[in-house]
Amino acid sequence: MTKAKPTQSTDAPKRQRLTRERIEVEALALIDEEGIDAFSTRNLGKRLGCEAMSIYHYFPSKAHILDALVDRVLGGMPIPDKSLSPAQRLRAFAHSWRAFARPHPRFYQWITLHRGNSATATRFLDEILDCFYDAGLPPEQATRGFLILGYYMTGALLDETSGYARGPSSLAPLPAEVVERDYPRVALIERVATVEHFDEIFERGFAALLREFGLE
Amino acid sequence: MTKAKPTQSTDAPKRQRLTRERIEVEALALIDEEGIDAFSTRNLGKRLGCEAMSIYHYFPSKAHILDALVDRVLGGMPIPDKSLSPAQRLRAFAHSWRAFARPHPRFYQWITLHRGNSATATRFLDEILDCFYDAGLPPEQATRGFLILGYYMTGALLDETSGYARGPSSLAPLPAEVVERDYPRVALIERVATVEHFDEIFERGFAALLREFGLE
DNA sequence: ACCTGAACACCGTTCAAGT
DNA sequence: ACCTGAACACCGTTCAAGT
Repeated sequence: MTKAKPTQSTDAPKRQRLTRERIEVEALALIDEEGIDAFSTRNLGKRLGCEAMSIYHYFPSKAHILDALVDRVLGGMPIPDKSLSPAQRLRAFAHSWRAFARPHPRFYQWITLHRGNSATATRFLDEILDCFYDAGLPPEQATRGFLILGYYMTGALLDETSGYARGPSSLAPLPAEVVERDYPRVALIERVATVEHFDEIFERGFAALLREFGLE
Repeated sequence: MTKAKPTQSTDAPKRQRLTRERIEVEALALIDEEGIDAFSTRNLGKRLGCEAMSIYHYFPSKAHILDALVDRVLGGMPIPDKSLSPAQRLRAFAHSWRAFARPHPRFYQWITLHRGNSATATRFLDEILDCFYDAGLPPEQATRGFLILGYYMTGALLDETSGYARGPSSLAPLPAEVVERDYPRVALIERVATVEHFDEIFERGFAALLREFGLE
């Protein structure tokens, strides 16, 4: 019933139109692949096939792109079903948050150091707080539980994504063989803090803190 | 017996000689006062009363100054007396680390995201690990304890210095009165997470995790 | 309406030159 | 030995101009 579109470009779309969506997606990819320092309007322009200045037609500044990325990420976070127990819900939040951070370590760093006080972020935080209130904790205790579990969560992810084992190195690192020889206990850290152990290690502290607040 | 120096400039030393020491001290002050983004060789030169390029006579690059600052901070950290119990020593480490981070929040952010793998940093980490070994934990468990307490420590300090309540704001923050009205539980966070409560809140999670590893 | 190009005030760093 | 100044290849962003 509908007319077939007559003129469709036969090969690869050469110069797609810019959209906020395209800019955000490409910005995150740029940060993932080349790091936050390489995220310049000029580099982003190159990836988008336009001049740096074209981006300003969609975002008033580079900072606004990062802001939009935060909301894109937090807004896309799955909210665990309310029928689950508070502890189960918190575990689900932790799981999604970790699942996001791992493939996006450089953006995760950025998001961690900035306030989540946009409308989207506030809504997201309120959902997490709800788990503590739902468990029957009085307001002050619920808030403390939220903070303490949050500390742990933040620190664990930072260490997994960019901490001792993964962050930018010192310019004069102690050579691995010297560490092995003189600081075997430090050398062991790298063998214990591997992807295969992260879940288990994380869970141990997480469970201890949940118990401290009588959840589970 | 020694000859009195004849010509001493009578008033304020106009242009002190540059030293690594002076450069490091002024760099930290610059970061503290104006933030890591304002820490440029040109701004540092202004504070030191020299051209940006003069600094390169003492440090091969800006990154080397930051590296030196990390070692200056970690090297200056007090090592708790070995006669104390492992838990007491860990508490002392936590206390000094927090005491440093609070007046230097912007540099603390930087240090957190980078690897502590210089000679000085490695020695420092080994001292912390020693507490867990000293408590009689087998190597794997000691390492896990070190990691888990470290996660918590890192996250707590980040939140105190630059997290939800203090980090750079979203460009479109939800207005305070809207948060109060629509998200009272989120609004409560700022009233609970204040300097007066930090020690107590921190201690609660810290103690729970120490207990999880049988220390104290 | 959408995109560009020149320009401005910044970066880190190199290099040749001053004292 | 120590410091400087011009220069290069980068930034974010403004503004006037192109289509």
